Amino acid sequence: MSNRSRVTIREVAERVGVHPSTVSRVLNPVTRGRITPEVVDKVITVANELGYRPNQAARGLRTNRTSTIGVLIPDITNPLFPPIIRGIEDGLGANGYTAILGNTDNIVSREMDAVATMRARQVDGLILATARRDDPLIAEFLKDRLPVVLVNRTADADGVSSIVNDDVLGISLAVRHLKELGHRRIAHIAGPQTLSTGNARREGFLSVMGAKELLSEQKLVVETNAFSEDEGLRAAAQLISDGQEFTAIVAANDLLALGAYEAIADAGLSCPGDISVTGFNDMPFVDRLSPPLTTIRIPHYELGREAARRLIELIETPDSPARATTLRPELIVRGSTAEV
Amino acid sequence: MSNRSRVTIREVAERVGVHPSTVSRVLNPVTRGRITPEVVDKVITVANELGYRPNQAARGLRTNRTSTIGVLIPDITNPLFPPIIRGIEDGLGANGYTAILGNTDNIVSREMDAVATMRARQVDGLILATARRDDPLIAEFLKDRLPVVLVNRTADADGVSSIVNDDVLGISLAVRHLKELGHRRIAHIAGPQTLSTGNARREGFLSVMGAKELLSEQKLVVETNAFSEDEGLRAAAQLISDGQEFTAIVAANDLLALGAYEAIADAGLSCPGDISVTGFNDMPFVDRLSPPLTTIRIPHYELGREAARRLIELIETPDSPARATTLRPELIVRGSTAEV
DNA sequence: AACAACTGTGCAAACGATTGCACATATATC
DNA sequence: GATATATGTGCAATCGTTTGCACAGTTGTT
Repeated sequence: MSNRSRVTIREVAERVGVHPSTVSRVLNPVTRGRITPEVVDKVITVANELGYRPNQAARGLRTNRTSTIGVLIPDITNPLFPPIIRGIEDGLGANGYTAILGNTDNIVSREMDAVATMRARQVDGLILATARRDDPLIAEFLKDRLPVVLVNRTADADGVSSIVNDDVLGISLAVRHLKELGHRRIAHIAGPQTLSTGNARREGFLSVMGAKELLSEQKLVVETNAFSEDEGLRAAAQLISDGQEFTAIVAANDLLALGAYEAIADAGLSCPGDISVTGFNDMPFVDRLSPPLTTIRIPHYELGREAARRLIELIETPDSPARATTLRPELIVRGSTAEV
Repeated sequence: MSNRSRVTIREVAERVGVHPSTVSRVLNPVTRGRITPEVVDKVITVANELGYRPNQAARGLRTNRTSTIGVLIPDITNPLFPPIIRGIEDGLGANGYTAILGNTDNIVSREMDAVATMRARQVDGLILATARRDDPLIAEFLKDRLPVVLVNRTADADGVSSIVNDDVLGISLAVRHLKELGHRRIAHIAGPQTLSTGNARREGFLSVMGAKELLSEQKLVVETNAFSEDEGLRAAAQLISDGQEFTAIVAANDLLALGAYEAIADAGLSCPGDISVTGFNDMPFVDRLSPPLTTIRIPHYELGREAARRLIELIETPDSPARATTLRPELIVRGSTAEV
């Protein structure tokens, strides 16, 4: 029987003895009220009996809506993203939408490709976890009135909705924790400044340290050009060999913190004995490192879920205004920070 | 201009001064040869100028093919799966196919739901990373002649294609390594026997140990009902408190090995000092644990990529026979195994 | 020179659902 | 009791592509 989803609305109609349009109206919750309850029952019964499933292609062709969302991420293999994606998919699924994913590896040409495929598939909207601060794609989407929500990273442009972590709060949580432990000279390994996350965390750090003006303190900030272990190692090694005095490092991300672990070990020092380290993200298994990493937990799943909700809102009520939302992170104290 | 992918085949045809069907034929590589080269050029030029993108919904409606594949996974948040997914998506994308994902959390009802949505979206085929050894869904798909490939886990049923790791080889790699280190009494924390992975590894262990018949040795095998840290802890604790003599544990998976780490610490013993431990999977960051985990690396990405290839083959040449393929894993020696 | 076989393109009918409009019947209004 | 309004359902067009068939023009065969 169930030959590759065969049964159509017409067959249901014939079996019930009504017109296909009636079946369509019954199956659409909005128009169901216009049909006699008895007919509604019969149609629903028969539709279930026959295992009717609407053909999305046909529906999409007619309505110009596919209930499909494109999701752009840098790389699903980066443990940061799976919980976000899971949140997005759960949020979309609950409302009858489906996601298609594109990995961009942070490469512009792959990003363009992915967007092209997604648009060919008539996605109803896009969720980007790949935004750079000056992302040209975003302007394009806004111009085409294609609903877009940024997640995890935001962009400088306004007029676009975004759901991101409150990075300034996160950094201030880390700094406050270190200060309570008696640390005064605190260094920062900053992420790429082209990404909102790297930038906001750096700005947050400077402002919380009251160091925005003090150039002297700014020597304790080293920028990296990727959120990677290698870059963290390089930056921390530089801090140490620079001869700067400091007793703690606030890393802009867990991977940078892991790099710092290495640099500290390489220098013959110990963490947290000589230098305390904090991360950012609370990736899986950082609680199993030695020492277990004190870090800032970001509500990744909720970020994704909220992005999905927001996008659906944008799609279904097209003139709802763009909003920038931040979610609150949490300090997770483990073993990589100690009293000075 | 680019108003939400508007331009249709008809507009292209009008601008060129030919019939829409001609444009369609030009755009389809298979039929392109039937059209005069000059016309082909003109159509292609105009199509590019106008930024024409075929409407997948219309195409799908007509051809009954969507170039969309459904991918069922237990949980994207489990670090095992992202590389598989990445491989699948790369493999599909290279051939013009797109994946839609469904997380099942190993819950049958969610699995049914996901399959229902996917079939409603008329997927051309399915890749399952969720198979149980006696999976009822598989029979259904085979009956409906819906192309399916199993990845990572396989099922007992035959007639279905699968791409999985060579688990027996993996286990024998681990056991041989331990034997070379002088271990003789080796225990096994087995995974769920309802999953092909758990089962194959256990069978492999018994056979490599030459213990298939020896009941005495079988006491050194403890089964768990999930590939989780908790279960690993429970199983290892049981082995230890049982008073069995053994100097090494071969865990059926990295998470189980992590649980074993805990149990060993809880018992006041040390790894690898008192007990060596091996894992299976080589999850991210197990090289950063203390001790760094000796484990079996599975070519996850290739597993996914190969599954995508196989599925496309199945779709495009429908009568190609079902094949079960295994890929070779690799032993990664780190710090959790030592001489006895 | 007549006929057969190709070639390149147009024509029109699908695919399955949605939806504005029309129409018959039932109910409300005066 | 006649007219106006509601109500429930049918009719048919439409969304954008693909594709079997038809047909005119060309080339090949004898």
